[in-house]
Amino acid sequence: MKSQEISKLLKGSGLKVTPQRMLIMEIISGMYNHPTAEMVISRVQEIQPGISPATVYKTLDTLVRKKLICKISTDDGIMRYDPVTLQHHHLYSTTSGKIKDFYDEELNRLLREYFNRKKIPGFELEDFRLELNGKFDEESTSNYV
Amino acid sequence: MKSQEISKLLKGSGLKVTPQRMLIMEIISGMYNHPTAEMVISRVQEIQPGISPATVYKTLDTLVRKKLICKISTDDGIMRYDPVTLQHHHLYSTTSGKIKDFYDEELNRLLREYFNRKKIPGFELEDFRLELNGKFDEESTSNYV
DNA sequence: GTGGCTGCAAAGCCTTTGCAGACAT
DNA sequence: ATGTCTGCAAAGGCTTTGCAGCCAC
Repeated sequence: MKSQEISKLLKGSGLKVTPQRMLIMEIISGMYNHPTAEMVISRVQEIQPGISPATVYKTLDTLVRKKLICKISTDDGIMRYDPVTLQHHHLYSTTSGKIKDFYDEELNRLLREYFNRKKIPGFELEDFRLELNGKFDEESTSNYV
Repeated sequence: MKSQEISKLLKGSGLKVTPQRMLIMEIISGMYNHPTAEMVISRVQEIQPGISPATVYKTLDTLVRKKLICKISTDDGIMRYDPVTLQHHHLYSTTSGKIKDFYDEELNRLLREYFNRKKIPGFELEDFRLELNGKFDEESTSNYV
């Protein structure tokens, strides 16, 4: 993402454009591996030592609140961050803990249609995300199928 | 769940049947609110003071590993436990953090069919779960739609 | 009898908080 | 100028670990 875009996004959300925020946004928008806060912190500090972990946490929190990034949780209890706000799903590896994004407009349409047709009693659906568990091909060392 | 059932489940997984495990299984199978570890601990200690939190954590972990219960994570980073192993989905309240189970065999069938038809490249799907975000009706205080 | 399980306490880890000083606007 | 943001350090909260003793088998 270009600096200009980022700065516009920040301003558009009523946030001050600080070097720390710019850097964090740049980093997250360039990492497609769903970094943990810790990963962001160490990347940040590689580039600009002296930025406080607390600042990164606070910034991530702010960005999530402003919906510029999103936060996902895995079963290890560590939060991960995701640059993309487009509706998409996640592929979770059951063996390595890796996560990948999964886009599938056909699937989105299918689900939206389904829930339009069949309301969930007592619940007003706003958004959904599919959690797909399995193995990535490169991990299939054991062929016990 | 009856004690006999639980004891059979434990044995069947190669676990020793201890009073602590019996109690924890009983508690979780009777709590349909997706308790956190802490909730299980305090319930446990109401009934039998002196059981260590560490034991509860270890037991929960063991039970998850043996697939007698399952572990879900929310965006607050606190793990929750779920007695049910049947395939089902979760309704998350975006306002209160409440979680409810959502069963829908039609939906399961729809998704299974979809993924049978359309494989995900580079990924061997084992299991899926839908994360449904929204509001429960009793929470709709603000009608800002 | 023996290996697994429990309890205790301490430590670990990720994350949040409070506050003073700095900075974007 | 001012209200927000940063950095530091400390605390907080959830969870794990190590080890001695105990218990189910």
